[in-house]
Amino acid sequence: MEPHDMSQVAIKDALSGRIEAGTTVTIKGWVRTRRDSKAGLSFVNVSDGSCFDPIQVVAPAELANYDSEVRHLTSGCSVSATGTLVPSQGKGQAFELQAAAIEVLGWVDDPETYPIQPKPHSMEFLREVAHLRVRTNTFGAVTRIRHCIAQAIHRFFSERGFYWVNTPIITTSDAEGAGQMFRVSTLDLANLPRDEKGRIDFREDFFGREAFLTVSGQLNVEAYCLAMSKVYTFGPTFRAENSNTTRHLAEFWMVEPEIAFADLDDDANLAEAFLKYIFKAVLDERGDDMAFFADKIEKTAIRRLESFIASPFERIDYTDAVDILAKAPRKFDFPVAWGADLQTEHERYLTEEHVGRPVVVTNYPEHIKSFYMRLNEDGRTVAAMDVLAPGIGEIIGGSQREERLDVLDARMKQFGLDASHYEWYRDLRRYGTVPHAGFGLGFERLVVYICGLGNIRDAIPYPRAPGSAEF
RNA sequence: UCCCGAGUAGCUCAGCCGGUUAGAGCACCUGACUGUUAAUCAGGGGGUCGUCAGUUCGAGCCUGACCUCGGGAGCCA
Repeated sequence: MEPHDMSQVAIKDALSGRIEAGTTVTIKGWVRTRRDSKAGLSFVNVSDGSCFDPIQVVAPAELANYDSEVRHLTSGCSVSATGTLVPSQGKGQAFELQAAAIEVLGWVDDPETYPIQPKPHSMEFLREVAHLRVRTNTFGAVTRIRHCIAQAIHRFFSERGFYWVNTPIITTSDAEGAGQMFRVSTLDLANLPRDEKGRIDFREDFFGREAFLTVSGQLNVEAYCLAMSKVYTFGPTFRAENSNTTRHLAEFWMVEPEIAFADLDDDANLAEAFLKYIFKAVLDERGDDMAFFADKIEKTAIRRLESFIASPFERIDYTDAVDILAKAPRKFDFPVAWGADLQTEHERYLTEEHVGRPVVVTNYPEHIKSFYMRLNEDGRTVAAMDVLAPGIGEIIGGSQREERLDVLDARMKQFGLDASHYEWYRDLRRYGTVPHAGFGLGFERLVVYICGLGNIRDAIPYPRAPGSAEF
């Protein structure tokens, strides 16, 4: 609130009933629609992002600029409206602003080509105008819910004694094994320095060695876990995979809790409590936005969150899951066999058809999972888990970490990793090692699921994907 | 990266068997109308049919290449 304008209020507050009727207030925002009434007055719906609903500003013909300006307002114009907050005489809203003055702050050049019209737009079109799409109902709601989820994540962990650890965005670990990485370099691409063998000489580069954008904060956060006991990362993550799907981004946000003195069971329990806490927070705090998604985007949006919260997660051992799939009364495009990773169609069958609620699949074959996952007593599986949810598939992947140095070394050798690149990681097993576990959750996938969106590119303000980094 | 599909007005789409001047709804502009809320009603303006090449007397429509977008798969979060 500006000091010179103490009467300015957020539209959220003006509509909530917290401000006494008859109070003179000023609202500032952007015009959604204008309707001219036969009574010689206009209704201007104004939005400022503070809540789902716009406020209805009633503009009487007596306003000095009624004919010259008010009657020419179009979607997207910015305005400041001052008047009396009154109970609405019309249906559709409890309060409205009886305007005494409307100042136009910014006009829309060429209203006909202004991309955001008061009509349904396709999500595909809106992706082309990412800087303006947040002015729509849908993306305003996504933005508020994304914020709500982020706040709930921090609150969940903080309430349980977790510390938020900011792991580095730039990494020099060249073999994290989580996929293609984006190179970070200040070398002149047109004039690369060469070493004695003719290879690019990264000793000349900014960090004196090869550097990349992080693909996961896990290894770094493990170190903090083994001192702070309960920690989590929540930050940007980068994958240079050439994957063009509704579930992948080149730049996304990831949440990675890590807990010490914990096994896979504790990890799964944490994942379950975590997801339920987030969903409950969204239902409690963003009922207006969720009602919109249930109405316009995904009919079951609210119901399935309520159902998710009320359902205990099913736990299925990977080996049992393979049996279930082998006996499934339907055919799969990909064969089911012990030792093979579960395909998307398998995961969806398990969670959507076989169980009908969230499923945690545990103890996968060791050769299809990462080197840091703890080898089970059977010697052929690791303490890994995937949380599968109806309608989205895999939403969380996690594991108990290998805390035994000799086993870890053997695993790294098996995976063809150079132990010299992991000395600091090995130190964690040499100095006071303890059982610990954690998981990773793609933040945007959570947003997609909660809002009922069909494409992850609509869950982040400015999506980055192969061949796509505009704005 | 692979497999499908689609590009026509600002947006969403129609466009017959290849045939005269490419249409509709919304949006926009003008006007009418005693409180509207997807306001309504009347009128109006608005097009390099993704790009390039080809077939043909004639291409929005057929052929090829390319570009872009979408869906699915793989990879994964």
